[in-house]
Amino acid sequence: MPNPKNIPDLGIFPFFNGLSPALLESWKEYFNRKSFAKRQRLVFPSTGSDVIFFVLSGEVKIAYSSEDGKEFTITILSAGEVYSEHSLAMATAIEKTEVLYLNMADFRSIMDESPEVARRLVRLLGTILRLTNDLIADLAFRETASRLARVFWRTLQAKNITMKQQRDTIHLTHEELASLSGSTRQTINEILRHWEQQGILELHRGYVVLLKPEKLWVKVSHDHA
Amino acid sequence: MPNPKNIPDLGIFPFFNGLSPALLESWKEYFNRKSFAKRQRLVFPSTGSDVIFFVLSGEVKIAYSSEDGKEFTITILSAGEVYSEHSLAMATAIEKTEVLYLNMADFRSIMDESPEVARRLVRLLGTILRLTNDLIADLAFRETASRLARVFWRTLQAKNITMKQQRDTIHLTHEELASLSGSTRQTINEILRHWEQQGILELHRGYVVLLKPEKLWVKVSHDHA
DNA sequence: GAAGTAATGTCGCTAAGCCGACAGTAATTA
DNA sequence: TAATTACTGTCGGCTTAGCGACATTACTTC
Repeated sequence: MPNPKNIPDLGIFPFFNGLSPALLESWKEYFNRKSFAKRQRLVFPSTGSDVIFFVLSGEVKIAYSSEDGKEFTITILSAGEVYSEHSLAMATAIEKTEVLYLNMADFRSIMDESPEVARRLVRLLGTILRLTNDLIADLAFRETASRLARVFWRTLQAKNITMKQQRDTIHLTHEELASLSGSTRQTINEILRHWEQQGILELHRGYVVLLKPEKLWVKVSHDHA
Repeated sequence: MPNPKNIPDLGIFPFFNGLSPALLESWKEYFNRKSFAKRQRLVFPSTGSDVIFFVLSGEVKIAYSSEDGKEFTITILSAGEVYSEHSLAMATAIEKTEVLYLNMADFRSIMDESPEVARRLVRLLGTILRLTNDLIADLAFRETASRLARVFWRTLQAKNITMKQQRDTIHLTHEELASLSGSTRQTINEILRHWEQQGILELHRGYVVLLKPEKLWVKVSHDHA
């Protein structure tokens, strides 16, 4: 059987996990595959409707940017994750990345064929909404140090789902951490150095090792200096 | 035919608009009706799963509150609108309010009976997500005056959909405006008085009349003092 | 290994805006 | 009509954190 578009088994995505292999096979025709270079913005042939994409490999940054060049990163997607484009947020490949994508109109066909997919999409959107709302609360109430601690928390959460390895290492630069916590490189640096002096973490080029993460989780819920 | 729970025709909600009357009639059994007094928090008999509610009359504030008593209002729902509870956001009646509600499990049954409902829910969640994401961008990039202008903008948008009457009057107190724009009463007051001096608006007790809204919409997209 | 680039460390200035405090005024209720 | 409560107006102090500027250090590439 030919597979000109080189679409892999959809069952590899948690989103489709456990669904009928026959259905999954038949849905392949809706999908397209595309790869992006590091730092390249994810753009898809415009179809009028929104696009949904699944990350096959690599990492994708979902971020807003302001008129004056600032950037706020909402989340970073890894292999296996889904994202549905909406709003003005921008998707950019952090490293070489491959994705499968389809437009919302086609996804609707899939939903019609399988109510279970509809349910899962609703659940997925609900989850994203939850996270997004929490982010709003963070920005509204918490000061930078607390938000940074929560960035660490979220990052580890996401990692624990996929890989159990590498205990408490966060592979993000200060610049990236600033973008994720809605602050600036300098301020983040100051906070990190402060925490390093307290023995809470170790700073390295390109990554941070958390030695006493518990000390930070206090800040995640409460609010102390 | 008895209607002990006193559930009105579901067709009155835009969400269900145009769906088969027979189906709508049959879904009534899933719904419950409840009314809340002014300032009362919306709580529903716990069913384990999330709750979806439809506002019959009144107004409902969806807000986050912080440990130290601050509050951030995400949105204010009016009659006809739907909301699906998630996260830690709190729903509170601003005035005497009546709602229909059901839990997510039951809503899933409805979705299974009608793919169209599933599609609409997905669209609804997508729209909310869009708005929520834009809110994040606001909080991350814009300063208070600009966010306040956007609160006006959003409020008028929402009003134009429902009622065309009352040109540019915003019925919110400074306190409420502060909560909606993630700031404090004092700061909001200062900005409003400044705009009043420029003849952009008129301040009244309990409401604001926009005289030259165009002057504010500039701030909505750009960023000037 | 020289040049270039990316990441980090540090300082001081400045501004936005939070916060407490208090006063005045309008609406509501007793 | 007195009392209470809700809303608005205003001020000064204080803190957080943004921003420019510059130095240093590590990786990368040719």
